[in-house]
Amino acid sequence: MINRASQLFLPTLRDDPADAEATSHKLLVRGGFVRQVSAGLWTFLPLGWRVHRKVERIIREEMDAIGSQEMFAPVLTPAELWEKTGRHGIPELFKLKDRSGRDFILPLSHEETFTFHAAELQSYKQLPQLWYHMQTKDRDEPRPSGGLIRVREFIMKDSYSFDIDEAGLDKSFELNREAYVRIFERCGVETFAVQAESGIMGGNESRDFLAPSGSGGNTLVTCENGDYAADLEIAHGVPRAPDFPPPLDAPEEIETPGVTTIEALAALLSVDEAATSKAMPHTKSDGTVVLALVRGDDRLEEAKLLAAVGADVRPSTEDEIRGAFGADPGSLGPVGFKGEVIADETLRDGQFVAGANRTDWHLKGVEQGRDFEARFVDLRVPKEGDRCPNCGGALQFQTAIEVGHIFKLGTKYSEPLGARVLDEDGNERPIVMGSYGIGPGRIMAAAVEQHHDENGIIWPRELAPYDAHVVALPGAEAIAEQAAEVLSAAGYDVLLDDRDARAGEKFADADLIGCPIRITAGKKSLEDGKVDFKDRATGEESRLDVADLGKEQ
RNA sequence: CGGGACGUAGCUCAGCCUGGUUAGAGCGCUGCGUUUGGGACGCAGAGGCCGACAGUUCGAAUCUGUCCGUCCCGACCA
Repeated sequence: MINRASQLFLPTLRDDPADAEATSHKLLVRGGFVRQVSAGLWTFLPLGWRVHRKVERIIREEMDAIGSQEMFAPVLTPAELWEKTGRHGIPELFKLKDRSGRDFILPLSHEETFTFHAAELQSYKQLPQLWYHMQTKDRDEPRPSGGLIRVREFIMKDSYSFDIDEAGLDKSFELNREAYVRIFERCGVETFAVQAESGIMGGNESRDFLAPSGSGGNTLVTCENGDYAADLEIAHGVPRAPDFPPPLDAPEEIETPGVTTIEALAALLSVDEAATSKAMPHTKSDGTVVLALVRGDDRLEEAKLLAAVGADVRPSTEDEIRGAFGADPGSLGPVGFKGEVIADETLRDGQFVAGANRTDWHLKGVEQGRDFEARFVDLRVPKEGDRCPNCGGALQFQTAIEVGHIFKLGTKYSEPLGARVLDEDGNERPIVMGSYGIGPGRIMAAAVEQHHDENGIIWPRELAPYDAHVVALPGAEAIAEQAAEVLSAAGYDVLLDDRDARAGEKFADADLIGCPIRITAGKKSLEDGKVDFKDRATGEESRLDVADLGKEQ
């Protein structure tokens, strides 16, 4: 197949767009792959759509290979379905009405719709089932950003598995996990499958596929020895040991006028920040106050606290704090506090400085067990310098794009939507479900983030908009045509640059667009009746006979 | 939702602080000519409701207010 640049809508740009920050955003816009319509809303131009479809094709092949069945569900969805599962209140959900006032939503995933269809299943004999579709999703993102990285409307491949029990789900989950690994491999995108937060999907277990990149909404934590990978939100790190002062037999009160920060406290007492504790009171949805306690040099991970508390929490207001502690923020601590104390693991051993629950006073030598009781969990945000929880190796942090996310949902959707089947014993049981999402647009962005140089994109072979970019220079149009024909006959998709433009311009566009190989026909190669070959990734060049094209490259 | 920045030609930007007749540059675009292996050159052109509205003023791209839009940081986030 041959496309001619002279007839394509391929608006390449010389300058970076002013509103772009992420590399993939800049290059996809400059290369004429995508254009923004509004914040988080993008049109895929002809080349961008070709790449998108190549990603889709890979996904389809791998889904079909594990026996997943493709179908197609509507975007517009009656609100009742989402009311039944309790997801109607999600703030990101676009809501609308039809002319008679009936409520609809634009879904951000299709659990409800697919479970609605699964309700038609009747017997365990019909299970397992694995269904998928590729469909538009809408999310009223508070802050779209990074080009294709975070958008308000996008196409997602989402799959749903239906099993009779947990063991079946485990199998379906594993099947999909393996398929995902193959998909990312074929797309040339390096990913890490990590334990992740389940977010608004709910469910028991989930695994996130994170692609390291220059930009992105997630932080990937990995061990230098390769035995640990996690999303920062749930990652564990082992921090350095504190430099403790000599222990005390009992806590000692010390006046700390006007000292409300850890830095000031540590400086005033000449003590290691890591030997202090930080009290962060939170209020549960039922109004009770719990105290989250982390080491002075650490930050609290709200998501971990949320999981530990098992209820909605928010930072307490100053009034609530005074009510519960009898002191101002800045002088709070666990000693004497009547509510629950949830402390980070790092505070288990040693004596720490803590607030005295008396404004402008702190306590030295506070020790858990002796001076207060607490429940110990991991609450801190890992940071640079932490060691691996498995092997003690150095942890590394890098920004990443979440390109896929798979969940064990259990019966979270099948129960409320009445998707039940009869088991072998004739008992009605809710179907055990999993869901598996992947974003082709994000895969494109991640591929560009991972494969580019100062001149443009270097597409992985399976994603490139064309397999070969043939550049026709003046006087060599005929041989360029011939080269394109030969490549096309060999099964290559070819972009033939037949525009009336200067050589430099064509080369610059070819580098920017990033097809794996470039074939140039011009005066130089014409002398011996050949064409010039250039590998986009390596820069390697050679002169070839037209007849040999498409054979070895 | 909190903080910040920006909005002038298709793109990237100057002009605004210190208001003054016809609003500029580079790139891109059209025509003609010369050029032609890494974004050429000359000549001639087209292209703007200066984000919107309201105010101040004899006069507003420029000052004030409100709104809208876009981006960045945070909150949030399949």
